[in-house]
Amino acid sequence: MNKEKTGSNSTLHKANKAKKDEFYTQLIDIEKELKYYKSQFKDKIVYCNCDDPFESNFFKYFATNFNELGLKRLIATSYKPSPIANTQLELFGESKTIKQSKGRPKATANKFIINEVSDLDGDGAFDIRDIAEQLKANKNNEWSPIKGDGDFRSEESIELLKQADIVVTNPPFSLFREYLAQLVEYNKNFLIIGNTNAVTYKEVFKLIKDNKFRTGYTNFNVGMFFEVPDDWEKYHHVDKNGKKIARVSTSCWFTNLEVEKHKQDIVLYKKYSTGDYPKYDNYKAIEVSKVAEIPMDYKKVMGVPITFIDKYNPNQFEIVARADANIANENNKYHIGGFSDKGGAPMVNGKFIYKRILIKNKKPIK
DNA sequence: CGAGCTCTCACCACCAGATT
DNA sequence: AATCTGGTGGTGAGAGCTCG
Repeated sequence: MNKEKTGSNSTLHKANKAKKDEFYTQLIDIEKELKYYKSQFKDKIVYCNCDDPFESNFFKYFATNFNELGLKRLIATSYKPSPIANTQLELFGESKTIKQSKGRPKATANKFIINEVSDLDGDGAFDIRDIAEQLKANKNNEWSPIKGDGDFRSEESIELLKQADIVVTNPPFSLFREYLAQLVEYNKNFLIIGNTNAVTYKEVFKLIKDNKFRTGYTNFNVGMFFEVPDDWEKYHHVDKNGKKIARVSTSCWFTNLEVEKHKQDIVLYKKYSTGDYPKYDNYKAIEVSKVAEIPMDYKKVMGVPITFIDKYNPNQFEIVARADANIANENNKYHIGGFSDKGGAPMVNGKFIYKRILIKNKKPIK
């Protein structure tokens, strides 16, 4: 047995410890998702609060589509800038940079406020220079260093958050809970990238249940590709620009904006029969191992894979609880005690299966 | 053989109770 | 009173299997 059984685990752990959050969303992925929300952005103030405009394709997307979307304002704040930021800052002239003792401009976190975007020259390319041009072209626009490090939790960032209507970004996954909690606290609309495992987080699950949190349009199961730093080892391929691209197959879009697919019924074709749907040992529910095979005529509680969330229509189904390890304090009346089941991990015929979501059909066929 | 879909398990923080 | 021990809850910026 020379199989590297712990391979994935040690990787996860290293990732967890290192808290590498330098994953840059590709412009194409932003375009593919954002095209569905155009009408919801009109006259809105968009805030990208984890985005260095020099690096972020989110900023690039909203700056180039500012007029088409009819944005009222675009705000971005950067976390402590990347090492090459010194060079980038020189594009603005050194007047606004903070001088270090040796005379070189010191890179700082910055905020960018765009109220007006001039027509671009139409060469199709939009880069750092264009951003600089936009900022300089209109005195309605503003660029200035901020005092702190630009962390989304900082006072300055929160002040900007307060004026925003919609927050759009790819937050550091390691801070996802905290990040989401802040958005909820300030009652903001959001469209953000997260890990599919987040739907099983206790707090997130509650939001889904209350229909305050849903997946976006990009297929939940496919995962997404991100630009990663040059020294990143676990990359998937190198793109035509020489940038390393990593696949993160558990990433997807989360939002509380309107998403049409969550208003459409999942098409069901199977009818319930005892043989096809075993009962859980430790839940008062039947096991439905594939979302497509949810029986159209079953009235009681069913357990489905978490991929259900991506197709969930609150008018068709009710989410009643989660079937997962450690649900002791969640008042789950469908859980049957007396099993050694890690506090609730679903079991069928004595075997553990992956975590499930317990649902009920609101309008079962007779 | 590629895309779609499902699913890990080692480690850590925490805590209560036992032991020194 | 301080330390140890074992149980428990919680988690994860891919991997691996299946199926056509």
